[in-house]
Amino acid sequence: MPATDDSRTEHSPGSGLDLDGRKAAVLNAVVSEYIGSAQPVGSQHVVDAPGVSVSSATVRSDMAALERDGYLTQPHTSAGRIPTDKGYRFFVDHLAGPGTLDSSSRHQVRNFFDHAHGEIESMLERTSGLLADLTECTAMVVGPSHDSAPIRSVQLVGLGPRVALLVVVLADGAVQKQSVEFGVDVDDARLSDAAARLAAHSLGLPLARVPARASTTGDRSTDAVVSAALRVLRSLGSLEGGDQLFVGGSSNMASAFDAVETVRSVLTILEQQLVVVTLLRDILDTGLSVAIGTEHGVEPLAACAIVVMPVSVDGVETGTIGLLGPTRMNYPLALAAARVVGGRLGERLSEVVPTPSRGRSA
Amino acid sequence: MPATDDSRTEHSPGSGLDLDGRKAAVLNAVVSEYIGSAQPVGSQHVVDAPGVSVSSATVRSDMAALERDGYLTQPHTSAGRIPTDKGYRFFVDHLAGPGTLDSSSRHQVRNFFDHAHGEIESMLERTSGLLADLTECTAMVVGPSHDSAPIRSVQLVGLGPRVALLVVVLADGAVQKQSVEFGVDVDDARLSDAAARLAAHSLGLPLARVPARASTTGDRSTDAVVSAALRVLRSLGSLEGGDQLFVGGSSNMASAFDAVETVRSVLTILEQQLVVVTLLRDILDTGLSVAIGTEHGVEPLAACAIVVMPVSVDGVETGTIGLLGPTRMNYPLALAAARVVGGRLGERLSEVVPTPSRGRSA
DNA sequence: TTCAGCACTCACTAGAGTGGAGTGCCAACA
DNA sequence: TGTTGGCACTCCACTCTAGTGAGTGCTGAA
Repeated sequence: MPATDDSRTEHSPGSGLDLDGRKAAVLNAVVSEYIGSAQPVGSQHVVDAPGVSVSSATVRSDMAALERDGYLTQPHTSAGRIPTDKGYRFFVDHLAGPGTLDSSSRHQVRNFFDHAHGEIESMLERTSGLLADLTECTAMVVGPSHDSAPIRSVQLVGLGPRVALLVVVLADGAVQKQSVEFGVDVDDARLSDAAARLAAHSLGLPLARVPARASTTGDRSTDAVVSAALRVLRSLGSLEGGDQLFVGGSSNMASAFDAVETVRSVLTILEQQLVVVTLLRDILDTGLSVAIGTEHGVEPLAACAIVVMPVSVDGVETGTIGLLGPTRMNYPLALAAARVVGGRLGERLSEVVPTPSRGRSA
Repeated sequence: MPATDDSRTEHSPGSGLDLDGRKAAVLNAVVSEYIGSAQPVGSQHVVDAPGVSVSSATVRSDMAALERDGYLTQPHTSAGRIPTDKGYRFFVDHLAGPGTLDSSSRHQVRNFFDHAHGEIESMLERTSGLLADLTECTAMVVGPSHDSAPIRSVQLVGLGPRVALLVVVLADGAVQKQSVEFGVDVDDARLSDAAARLAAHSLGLPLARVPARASTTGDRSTDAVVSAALRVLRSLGSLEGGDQLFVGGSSNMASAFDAVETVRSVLTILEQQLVVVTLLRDILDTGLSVAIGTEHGVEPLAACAIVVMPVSVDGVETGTIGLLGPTRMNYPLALAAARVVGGRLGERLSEVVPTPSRGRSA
């Protein structure tokens, strides 16, 4: 429970956004109670909140002022108040304390990362489930981008007489693969030759910078294999939605709203990987860690808030965590969970995926 | 619209499940209309259905008989009838015609597979989206199982001084990877040595049969690298949920039900990969292609029906397609879509992932 | 500025009344 | 025997009507 620290906001009459101590306390009480109950909050419920030691009539006049200033709104006359997006914004910026996880959640996180193993992808997937469990939100985890990671290995593995699998390993531990078809039979020796030539042209370069054509040798059929593989290799680099997205706890959206139509529109957004990844990046780029209601500009998510947190591996921001919930989500909890899990995830990733600076000299 | 083929069911008084021609036609009309309208169907709506040329009074007595026999039920007295699970079952088994895709859907499918490219995983993912679009169901696509695929390539790619990435390519084109940590610095030459020794012990074997320990050489530090990598290699084979699941169109579940609680419980199931994969396999093992209501035994999906279709690559059943919708889903459409897409998917997979029998001799 | 008191608003609920879609039953008929 | 029109009945869905209560804004006094 965030302490109502009057001194923080009391003496700043210059800024239009600031509220005097009691109004802030009233707003705090309304937001906190509404987050818990999802019911409009009346003046009577606020009187015994910390920092508010006045009668309900005075609270009412404060609430009326808060409504005039756009922090609160009424579903209808003679109902209690509910926070507006602006009200949530003030709450998040000035009222919500840092937030902590309770001990069982902390234990759950510790336990998770102590036993984390397996491929990066599956770890990210399970991390999204963990976050969803902790926060009762829908969790989105965007994996590291591989745009700039140099190629560390290129391999051609024959699968059929005329089909091989191109397997590329990047310096950050990502593996990309794609099958390559040849018009003619190609034996293993020729595949090795071709792979070596490919490696010579691409090792150390990021995928996007792989040259379009290789130098030719005398051997025309090997050349054909190399150029076919090179085409595929370049196509891997130009892949549109390169960043992987893992979504966990989408069922939590069905608990958050009681209008099935809202649930549907949110799920529709979540199905569009590119939209979600772009959205998270946009929010991060504007420097926010929370986007409330329409702040992010995605219409169907107007009833939602999004908490974002970059995941840093050895100081480099490389992935993103997002938590999606209703605007009346538990912000302190979500921020705390994102911070803690993001931190641990970054540490864990740095153990298995060294950054280029720490990597071996190619 | 399936033709009401009286001759199919008319003269089989021996079987308790069979219905005379008109009753079948009535049931057909009720199910068809209910699938379209989601409203209880009254006798008046049935009289002008094909195969029913009797008055509403007669239809009523037929409907009463169908209710006695468990094919129909009433939400309350003086309401129309809605089908029971048994009614849907009869509809699927005896009444629903083979079903076809309309021309725009066929075009969509053709277009999709003509332009399908990229990794298998991303193709399966997009296939689930296609199926969801076509059927307005939630689509589940289970990728090929790699249990028996022999290892075709093992590689160790150094990422850091003490970290390497183990990359395994299986004969069916699957790639598995996992990072391996060593206690000491390992240079590239030693990694190559170790990879060669690993390959000698594992090439041609499925992951689950990789030996627990390798023969030792004199060089103790290479031995250490090999045994560390071998441990990781074996762990890849014993991974629990090995089959990948791709779910598309989960937002369609929110359109299918108007109780948000139903949506929530279905989404919760969909989040559990292992449950879904097992469920699909179970249904397939019982020889069904449609599981209606409680037939599959998963409580939270009692309001749902599931259409399953194996995906065969060169005659071998290797993957599964599932379509999840409300029990009043459009069965003919779902079956047709699953059949057509499953067929095309199998063909497409066989082009890029030869089966062992067609593979090159190791 | 705060507060008690008061009139007012309006969603929510319960109960009564009504219309209509639907049923089951029955007697008559082919 | 199966089919049919007629008829009484049922009961949901809807509307309308208070009545209730949580909440408001306003006002005059401390």
